[in-house]
Amino acid sequence: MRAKKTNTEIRKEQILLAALKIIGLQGVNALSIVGVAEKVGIVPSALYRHFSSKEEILDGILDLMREKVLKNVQQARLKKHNALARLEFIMMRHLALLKESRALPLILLSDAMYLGTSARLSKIQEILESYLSALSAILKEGMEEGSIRADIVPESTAIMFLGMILPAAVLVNVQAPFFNLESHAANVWPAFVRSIAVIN
Amino acid sequence: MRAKKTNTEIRKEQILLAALKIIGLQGVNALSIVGVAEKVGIVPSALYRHFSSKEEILDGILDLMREKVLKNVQQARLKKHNALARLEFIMMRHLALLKESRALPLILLSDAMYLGTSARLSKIQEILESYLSALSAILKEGMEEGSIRADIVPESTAIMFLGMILPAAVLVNVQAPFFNLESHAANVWPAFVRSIAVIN
Amino acid sequence: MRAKKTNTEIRKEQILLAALKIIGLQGVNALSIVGVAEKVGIVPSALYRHFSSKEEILDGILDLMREKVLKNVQQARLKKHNALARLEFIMMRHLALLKESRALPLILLSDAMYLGTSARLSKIQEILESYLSALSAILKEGMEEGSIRADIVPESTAIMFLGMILPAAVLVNVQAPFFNLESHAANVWPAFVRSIAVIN
Amino acid sequence: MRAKKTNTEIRKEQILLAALKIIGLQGVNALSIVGVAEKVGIVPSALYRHFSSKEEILDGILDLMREKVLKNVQQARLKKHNALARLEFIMMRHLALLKESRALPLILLSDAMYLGTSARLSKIQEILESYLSALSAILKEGMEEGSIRADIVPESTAIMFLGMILPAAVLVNVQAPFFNLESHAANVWPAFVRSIAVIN
DNA sequence: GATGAATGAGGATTCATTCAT
DNA sequence: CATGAATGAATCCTCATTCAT
Repeated sequence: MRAKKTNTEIRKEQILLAALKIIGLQGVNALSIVGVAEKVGIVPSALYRHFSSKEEILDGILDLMREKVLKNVQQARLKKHNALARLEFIMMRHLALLKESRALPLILLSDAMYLGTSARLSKIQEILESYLSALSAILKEGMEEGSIRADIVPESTAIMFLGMILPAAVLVNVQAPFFNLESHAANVWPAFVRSIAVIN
Repeated sequence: MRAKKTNTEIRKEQILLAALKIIGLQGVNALSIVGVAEKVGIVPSALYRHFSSKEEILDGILDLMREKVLKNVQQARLKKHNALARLEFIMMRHLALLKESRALPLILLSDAMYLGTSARLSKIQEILESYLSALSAILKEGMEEGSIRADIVPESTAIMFLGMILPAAVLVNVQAPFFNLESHAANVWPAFVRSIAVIN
Repeated sequence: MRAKKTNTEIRKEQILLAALKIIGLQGVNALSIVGVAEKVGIVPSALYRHFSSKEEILDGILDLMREKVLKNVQQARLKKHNALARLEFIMMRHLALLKESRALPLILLSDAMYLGTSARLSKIQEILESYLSALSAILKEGMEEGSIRADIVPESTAIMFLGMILPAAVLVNVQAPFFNLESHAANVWPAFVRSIAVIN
Repeated sequence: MRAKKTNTEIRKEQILLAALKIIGLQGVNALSIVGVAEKVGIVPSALYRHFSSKEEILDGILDLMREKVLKNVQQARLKKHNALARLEFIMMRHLALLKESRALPLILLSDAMYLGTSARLSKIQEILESYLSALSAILKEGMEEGSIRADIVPESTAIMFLGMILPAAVLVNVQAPFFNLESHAANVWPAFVRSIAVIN
């Protein structure tokens, strides 16, 4: 059965979402052109109308990831109005992302991403650095507000913030249904606060 | 040219080390029988005298990793005599491991490891859990000693400990030579201590 | 050079015929994907568009064999109108099949067929049993007609019928061009008739 | 553990018997040097002290087969004193051989045997022809005795005799435990006699 | 835009055989 | 004689990609 001809913009999105779904379930290395095409409902070779190679799909996925991650940060700025609240919001959102799909960590932790072109590595660097520097900015603001200790190093503390999320991402993969993201958050956040907040 | 005949115990080790080196540079998925054989200096089929399949090599590598990781914990017990010192020692050693080779995180985080046999997933679980429970044990001892706050949850704190190491593992991959493990340690450790230590 | 694109139905047939030819000349075990692809004029991996595995090709060949064998029986029913004439017709056709290609016995007698999936063994059983029971049916009709002795056991006699063909199949293999199928038929058929026919 | 050094004559026999056993269970194509060595209790490479190649083992097995088959004929001559009795004796012995081990038919029907060297094909021819001509001789004696019809062609009748045994060999393979060799003999022998014996 | 067929570069594995000890 | 290690040829199969329709 012939698939309906579909505008390339729409198809591109369908393809990326299909790829994302596969990655979320089976990891980046299990991503195959055949698998994606199947999920989209077209034939493998038809993919090449929309992406010139598998590499390009991987790049596209990274762009998607950047969006998702940075949107969290922006929303934090909009909805919360002090540093600690913003950080907590971001953490909760990020953990929610993990629950929604394991794709994000599987992508960022996948060796498949580091191989490929060096352009891809740069892209990953950029995403990570944007994220870290957004966190740093919030931290600095908190320091100015006086809610966050003056003796922390914002860049390192941003990495520590990541340190609340990454182990969760790994454990969600390894311990599968037994790892409880909510209680992880509840336990880890106060400790993080303790290590950075100014005590009144 | 015919490779010199070499005792199987030695070859096994050579093979695992070669595999480890490849993984460290190119990731688990780039590990191929041909590649390993080449690095060892024998012909691919000769590998099968020492390992009955690629799977067995991967298992062997996991065993090696378990050893490396747990040895750090044991040494910490021998060389250091209070909880905080032990934890710091383990962290430093673990970071050193990352510097030595990127293989460790690439292996433990690789989706290639989760696929394959479910026996392998169990092995990874076991390694992770041994590591976490060893950390928990040290934390509990610290609580009894009175050096570590009584209100922390040891299991979650062990995961936070991992949170100092994992981001480093990722950043070491992504930022390659620019990420400085030493300064990371210097910045992150005091914050961790702040969040768990009893203040005198 | 790129092979002309050819409809899968046609290619499937080409592939089975090529496989059959190879088996006829070199036996089932000499059948290789490379060999078949070469004979068809495509690249080995192209075979997998038409058959998902070598197993499937072997199954396809068995289906072909079943068809060939059972078609003889059907034609006998159409063209001849008494038991002995039908049996003679079947024998002649079956011997002709042997002349055409040695594939049939090489397949049905090959241990390569018995290994593989147990599904394949069932298929062989089924072919053999259909053939034998078709022969039995004709024999029973002859007994009712009064042309075949009432004291024979149809099932065993069907096997004896096979006993005219199988040695020919073996000898055709072993004595190659020197074995004369026609004179074999001329000598063996009267004896078979003598042992089952009612003497008027 | 090192196997005891053993005289080559003895080892040769052990090897052939092991090979025979494997063939009987799994067919000629499943015969591997590793398998044989294992059964004998030595290491694969040690086989090459006794046989220079796998081919030579196959040749050795054929010699063994010749012996077994022709011994039946000789014993028939010794123990029975008229043509029909001798033929019946041979048939019973031959069917007994099938029960003992499926090796014989698996060898004679195996394509693996026809490939190999042309020397091997000659050997098979020779075995078959010796067997057939021994049968022919008995038949001719029966014709002279007056117990066997004068109008049969001895050579073709010898092939028919084979026709009692071969289908049994095939069915024993295919229908495995359900095929009853004894009742096959009981049903088939009278029909054979009917077609060749002089009626008093 | 989509399809079906074909390609080619791997990749894991098996197995008979060789060879130094 | 026997062993353990190494070899090389062969085999099945996967997958990204190309291309004519």
